[in-house]
Amino acid sequence: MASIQKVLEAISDPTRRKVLDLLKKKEMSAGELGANFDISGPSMSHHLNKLKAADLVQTTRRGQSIVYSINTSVFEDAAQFVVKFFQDTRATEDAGNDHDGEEQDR
Amino acid sequence: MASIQKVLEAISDPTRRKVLDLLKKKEMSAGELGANFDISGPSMSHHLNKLKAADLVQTTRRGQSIVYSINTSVFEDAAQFVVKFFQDTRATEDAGNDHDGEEQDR
DNA sequence: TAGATATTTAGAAAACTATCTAATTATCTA
DNA sequence: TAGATAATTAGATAGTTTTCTAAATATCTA
Repeated sequence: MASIQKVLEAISDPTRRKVLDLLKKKEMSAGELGANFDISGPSMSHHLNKLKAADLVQTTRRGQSIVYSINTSVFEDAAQFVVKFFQDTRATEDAGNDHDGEEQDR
Repeated sequence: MASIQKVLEAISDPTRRKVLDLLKKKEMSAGELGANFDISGPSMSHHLNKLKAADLVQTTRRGQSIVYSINTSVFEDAAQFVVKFFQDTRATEDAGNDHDGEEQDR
C-alpha cells in the first residue's frame, strides 16, 4: 500500500482532485481526462503519475489508449486514515518526521 | 470557514500533522511545540502559520507565550469533506481549477 | 510498413515551499 | 525602565513542483 504521505500530497492539488472526481463517475483514458482541463498533455501525464504513485488510480492499456480508473481499496484505506486523523483524540499513524517505513518520500 | 484547499495543503506536510497530533492531546505554546522538532523557531512559526491559515488551530496569548489549540469545528468539517470525497461516488465540492469562491489560493 | 493517433519521457523555466540567521515586537520581572 | 524570555517578521537560499515544448515510444489501420 502506498504511503499516506503520497496520498495526502496527491489529493492536495485541485487538478488531481478533479481527476479523481471524474474517475469516480467512470473510467477514462488520459486523453479524455485531459479534455476536461486547460493544461498540456505532459502536464496531465505528470498529475496522473502522482495519482498512480499514490496508488489511488490504476491503468490498463486499451488499444492506443491508456485507461485510468480508481483504485477502490486504496481509496478506502485513505478515507479511514483521514477519518481517524480528524476524529480521534489520538491519531494512530505517527505523522512525525523521524521515521516512516516508506522512508521520508519528499 | 477556511478553504478545503488550505486544509488539505496544511495536512499534506508531516511536520504539521505531527503538530496537530500533539495539539490533540493538549494545547501547547509555540515553544513547547518546537521542542518536539529539529527545526528552528522561525520554521516552526511558518508551519503554525499554515495551520492557522487553514483555520485548523487557533491561538491565544498567555503572558509571554502564545498558546495553540485545535479548532475542533474546522477539524470536523474537514473530516466530513474528506470522508465524502473518498466515499461518495460523486464528491460534492467541485475541486476543479475554474472557480472556487475563495479564489485559487496558491 | 508508413502515417496517424495516444501517451509518456526529457529537459528547461517559473513559481512555490521550507529552511535558515538576523532583526523586530511583545511581555514579564527585578 | 533594563534585561530576559517568547515568538514573529524579514530577507535570503536551496530544493521541490508545475508547467511548457520537443522528442520518443506504442499501437492501430490503410
